[in-house]
Amino acid sequence: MIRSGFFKSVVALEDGRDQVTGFHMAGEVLGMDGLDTECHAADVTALEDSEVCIIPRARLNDPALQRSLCKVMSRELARDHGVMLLLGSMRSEERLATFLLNLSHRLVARGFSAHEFHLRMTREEIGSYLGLSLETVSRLFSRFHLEGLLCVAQKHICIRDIDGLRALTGICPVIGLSRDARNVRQRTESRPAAV
Amino acid sequence: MIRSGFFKSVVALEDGRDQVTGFHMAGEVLGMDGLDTECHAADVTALEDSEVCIIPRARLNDPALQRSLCKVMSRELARDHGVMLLLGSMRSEERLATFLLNLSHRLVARGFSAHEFHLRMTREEIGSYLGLSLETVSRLFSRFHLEGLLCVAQKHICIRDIDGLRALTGICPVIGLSRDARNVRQRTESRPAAV
DNA sequence: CGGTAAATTGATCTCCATCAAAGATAGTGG
DNA sequence: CCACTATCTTTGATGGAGATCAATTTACCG
Repeated sequence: MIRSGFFKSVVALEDGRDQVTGFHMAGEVLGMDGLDTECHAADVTALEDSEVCIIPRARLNDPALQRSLCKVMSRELARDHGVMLLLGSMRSEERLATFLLNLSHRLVARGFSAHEFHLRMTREEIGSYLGLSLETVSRLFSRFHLEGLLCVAQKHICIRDIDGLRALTGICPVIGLSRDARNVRQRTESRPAAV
Repeated sequence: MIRSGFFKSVVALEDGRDQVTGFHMAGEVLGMDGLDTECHAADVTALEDSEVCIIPRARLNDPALQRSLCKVMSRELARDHGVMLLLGSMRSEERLATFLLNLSHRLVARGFSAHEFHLRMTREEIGSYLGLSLETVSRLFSRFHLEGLLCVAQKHICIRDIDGLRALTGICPVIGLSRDARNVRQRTESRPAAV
């Protein structure tokens, strides 16, 4: 569990390609994939001086700990689904806007400023996380700067127009019926699923 | 928990866009996102007649059940990270090949044929899951057919050259050091992280 | 058999990756 | 203290993979 600092996790393919699957900050728990296999799919790297709290494998039998780990994992599942949606159906500008808003949100929750912060990761790492090239990320930062959405100086970011950023995104994953829910219902009516 | 049948889960954005985040079959557990919030990010739909086993919320306090749910969720986290890698850094042909191999693998584990099966979902649903348009999926099926990798007749699929398919993929997520692990180590040497 | 949803195939376009080169920054060693 | 070097960033030019638009064709179900 992260006490302080900032981390990235990376999943690799055999051929050398890899992808950043997440950025993590204080309070989050690392390495919950492969809790059963004892084998982790991701490498985790600290992006600044950091402190962690190690949870011994033996303590995993503690029911209280298990209950909270369950909750943490379920939240992470929901988060990952949001990222899948981002990677699968958003355009580049939406991806970066979503990313920045999410970052801002998490920093606020930890008592930092909502609109001014220091990026711990490189453009390449952001790009990897968002499924974009580092050049595209850089160009987007420049464009957002020009459009008055952000003030960008290297890794120092200042959000100038948070509503403008929100307008770029499809807002965020929402709970409720999906677009084709109506079709699906017709379908299950015609072929009723014995659930 | 799925007793029999086939499901998809879908995450939606407010603006109407949505994305299939997974296909699920017998033995898998649904709805583990939002285990804490009581609020699920995804809608789940049966794609054929199916049977499920409902787990009452009250039983979530049972430590034995919690232990197994933890394991199930950790596996799902690893799976989702694989999908993120697929969405973020694979080309269309790799995505479809990976998808088919994964499907085959899971069917074998349930006692079905490894190389012959019936797709329960439409091209559009496959495309949504893989971050591709339905036309691209259709074209890929046609190409794979021409190249002798598959025998495609609508939703009936027959894998003719499984090694050929494997060759198209970056094989699969692998455990170990990521490509830039060496750089990262230099970096942590120069700025040692107090972990 | 009609009517509807799904699949196929073609033509065109666009967003973003890639290639390339020049600046900026920070850490290193003389 | 400053030049040196490696890494990171920015910006431009070009090309291509896949989206989109459009038109049939095929399968499916009442």
